[in-house]
Amino acid sequence: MRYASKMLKDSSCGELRAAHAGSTVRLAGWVHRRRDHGGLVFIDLRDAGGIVQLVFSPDELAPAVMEQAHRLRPEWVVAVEGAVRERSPETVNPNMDTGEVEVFPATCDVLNTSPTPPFFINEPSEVDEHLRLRYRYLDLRRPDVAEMIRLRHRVVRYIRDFLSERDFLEVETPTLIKSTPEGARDFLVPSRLQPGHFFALPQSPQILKELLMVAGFERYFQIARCYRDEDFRANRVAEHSQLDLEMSFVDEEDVMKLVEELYTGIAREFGKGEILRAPFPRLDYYDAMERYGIDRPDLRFGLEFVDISEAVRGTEFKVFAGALESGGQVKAIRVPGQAEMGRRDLDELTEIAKQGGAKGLAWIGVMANELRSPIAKFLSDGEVDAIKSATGAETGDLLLVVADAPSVVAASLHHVRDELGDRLGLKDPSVLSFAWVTGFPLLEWRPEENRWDASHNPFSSYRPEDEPLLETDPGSVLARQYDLTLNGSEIGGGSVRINTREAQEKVLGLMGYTREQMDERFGVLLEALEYGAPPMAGVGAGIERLLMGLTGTDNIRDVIAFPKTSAGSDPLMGAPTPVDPAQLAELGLDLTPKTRAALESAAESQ
RNA sequence: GGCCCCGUGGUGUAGAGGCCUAACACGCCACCCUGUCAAGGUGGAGAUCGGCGGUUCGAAUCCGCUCGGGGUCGCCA
Repeated sequence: MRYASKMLKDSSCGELRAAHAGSTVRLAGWVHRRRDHGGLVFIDLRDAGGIVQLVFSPDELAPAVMEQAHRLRPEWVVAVEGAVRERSPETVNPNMDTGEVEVFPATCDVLNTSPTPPFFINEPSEVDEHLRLRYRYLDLRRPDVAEMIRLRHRVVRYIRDFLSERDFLEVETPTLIKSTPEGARDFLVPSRLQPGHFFALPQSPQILKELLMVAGFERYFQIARCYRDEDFRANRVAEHSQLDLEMSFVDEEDVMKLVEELYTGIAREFGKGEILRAPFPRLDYYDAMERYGIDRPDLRFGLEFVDISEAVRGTEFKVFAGALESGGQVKAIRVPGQAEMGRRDLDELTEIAKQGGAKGLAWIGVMANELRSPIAKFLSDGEVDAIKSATGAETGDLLLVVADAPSVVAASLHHVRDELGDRLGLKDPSVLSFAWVTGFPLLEWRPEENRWDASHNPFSSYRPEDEPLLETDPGSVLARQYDLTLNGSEIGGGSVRINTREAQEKVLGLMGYTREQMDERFGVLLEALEYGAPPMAGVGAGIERLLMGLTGTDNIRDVIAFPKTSAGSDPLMGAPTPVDPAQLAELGLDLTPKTRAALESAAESQ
């Protein structure tokens, strides 16, 4: 680390090594830990660069300085000047990067003090997440927490360098844009200059980046903040950053090749794990749904689904027969060696299956001479043999079976498979399993709204050979869409875009938009497509989810410096808050009586 | 909006109707201590158990509501 000459420090704590022995350094940082022996005082001094041990010795120091040393407490800010000395062999600490040396301060200035922090900064410990967020500035002092934020910087810098070297132009797009009531709920920002009118925060810069392609930049990227006013999950927050990227005169292969090269590079440079397969495997959407019940399967382990509908067709067992009669299916997961799984575990797996909509989870333990299963008595020998041969089940294996409509079977068995991956320790944290998923349908039917909707985004193009199907069978049209997944998480997605007004209007028309609605919501894009819009394709890829994969955390807040809670509040700054009525008046806004009453009763109960 | 889980000194936990005048570890404070690095030793302070209401002779413990947090379904083009 380099420091300006006037600074209180000329070295970083973490950089000192045996080679520095004999030199005099000025250090400044936080008291990480103290070990006061009454005579000798050891202080671990921490700064952004690491930790080094200071030794205050009464043999060498004036009593006033020793007194100062005894007073030091954790998280006090101090500046010292002293000699770096090599430690004697028996006192070397191999657990510290700087363990070969120690610094003997001649002076010690207390720059600031600190109360006892609300949680341990100097040792890793589980702390209530709300408390951590409330004191995030202290939480971020913890070296392991800080490391996530440092890694984030390095990854983003890698992305910027990689793309800049390949002639991509970084362009910032507005954060106050037009609201389009499509997809996720918008965050709205009222306009003071035009009361009653609202901006929206962008869910992604999708339309703007297409306009940049029409503008002729050919290669654009941005680390773009995206906002969606929806409920959160372990890997979903209100505002997230995405690598937004768009290219002209390319097709899906060009974009996938570029992204794959970028992500391979990032994984090799920063990932804790090995890339499972490179080049990244490609899965067909329908195939993935058949085998894993999800369009982003975790490929670190097998446990694929087997369709045993034919094996049990005509069965007496009412649950299976009923599902098949109503057009459903019966699918199984074969779990090797788990035939004797405990009843409690099986019950818990059943509950998990129910979360996916299944009414239950049938289980069959294949024992040497019999079946261990509550449904064994309903199955004929022939059916059992057929199930065994379809699944390849051998003695000692467990079969978990769901019978229902295909969408329910997929969702339920996916949950079961995912849980098995956790419980059986099949999700190797040292493996990064990237995969592309392609072959998505362009449209999906929304029965409750009686219309087609874009399965990804309304600007995705479709396979040219499917064009006639738009008229006859829109549901079977395949999109030129590609998703990137990592260890069971969708970390990016993109498509070849529609680049003619005619095609865009046709697709929007299928989605139920009238000409007026199209013009009102997408008029600018439609117009721009008329003016020589080039062929274009791109991706949006979540930065947080990538970092989660690289670090192995399952909490998205770990990779965000100042995250919000899952309820969308900010315990640090205390946002959101009510605002002064005068502010609302200026914006032409008023609260509903119901909202106002709720605010008042909340204020009273304070 | 539905469902599940959590909320006890500064932190992390124990506690399952009376044994709780709330325990343990770490931290904190004081004293002792010259080579530790999770320093050690001795002593001490510190929580009415998220909040409100109820059941009960009696509630940290049971019930209801509520607040906050975590997860999940819906939602997230």
